[in-house]
Amino acid sequence: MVLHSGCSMSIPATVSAESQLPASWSPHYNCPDVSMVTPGYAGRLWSQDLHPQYWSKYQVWEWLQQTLDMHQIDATSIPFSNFDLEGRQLCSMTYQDFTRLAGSIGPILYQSLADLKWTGQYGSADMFTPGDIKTELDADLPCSILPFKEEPSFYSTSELFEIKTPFQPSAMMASPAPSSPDPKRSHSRSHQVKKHNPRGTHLWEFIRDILLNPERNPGLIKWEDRSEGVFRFLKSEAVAQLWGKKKNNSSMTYEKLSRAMRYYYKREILERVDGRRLVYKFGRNARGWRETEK
DNA sequence: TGCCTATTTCCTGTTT
DNA sequence: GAAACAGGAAATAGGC
Repeated sequence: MVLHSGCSMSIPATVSAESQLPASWSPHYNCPDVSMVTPGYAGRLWSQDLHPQYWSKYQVWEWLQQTLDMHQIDATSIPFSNFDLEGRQLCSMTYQDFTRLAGSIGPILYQSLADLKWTGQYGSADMFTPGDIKTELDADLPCSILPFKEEPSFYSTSELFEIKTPFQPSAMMASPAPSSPDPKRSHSRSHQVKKHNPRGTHLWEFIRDILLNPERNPGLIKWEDRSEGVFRFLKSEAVAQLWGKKKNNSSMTYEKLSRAMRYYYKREILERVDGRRLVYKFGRNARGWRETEK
């Protein structure tokens, strides 16, 4: 493998995937409707019949471009020539290799590939469910293999938003179809992906992902009744600030966040839990939180 | 350009 | 009295 030492990275090392980088794409490739979904979901879109080990150079590029797109990273930030590799070579790369070839984007690529390699998401799309992803990662992936593990900052948004990506398959169904009988919404599946999730992760998905990643963001929200989907905010303002940080909104408060949460009642993404403060419950239209959701 | 969705912001009143 | 809840109304922003 040829490792280029002179990577022309234009993104500083401190930039994370959540940064507001321009989402410009290289003109030769139009990403399918995956721009608003996450690596976990998109992992089944590219080369879904193949383990990354067996990808061609073209498939490696496909993966690379889609991963960058999903993280809203300018494709020109990475010298694609560094990834003129076949899947077998790609899979043999270490975390350091990715960092060397892609700079600050390397960890993101490393994690994305790790998801595909270790969670088996290259398999049949029908086999993919949010529950699968959650339980597989929780059960099968020791935190030690996660590239950001060495930065256990309590409210580290880089961890929350970068490492959690395998937990976001439901971004594709962010606006639950059962509650949307409006025929105007009856677009194709791919259209719905963008139409209903125009700004990335929804609030309820953000909350869900915190719940599914307690080891990385402990003490923010906890399950009250895991099987029933009941959870409680432990540090409501901290969650609100984290949400605000994700949305680049420094004035976010729990009051505002909770208003958005209440709108989910009508859509049955959340259910009311009467008489208990800071307690919410996932509704029938929330996806991906159940342990046994397959 | 207008519409749609998903918030965000502000507000008043109520409950704990 | 403070914090949280409830929900109306309008504004905002990104995608189509």
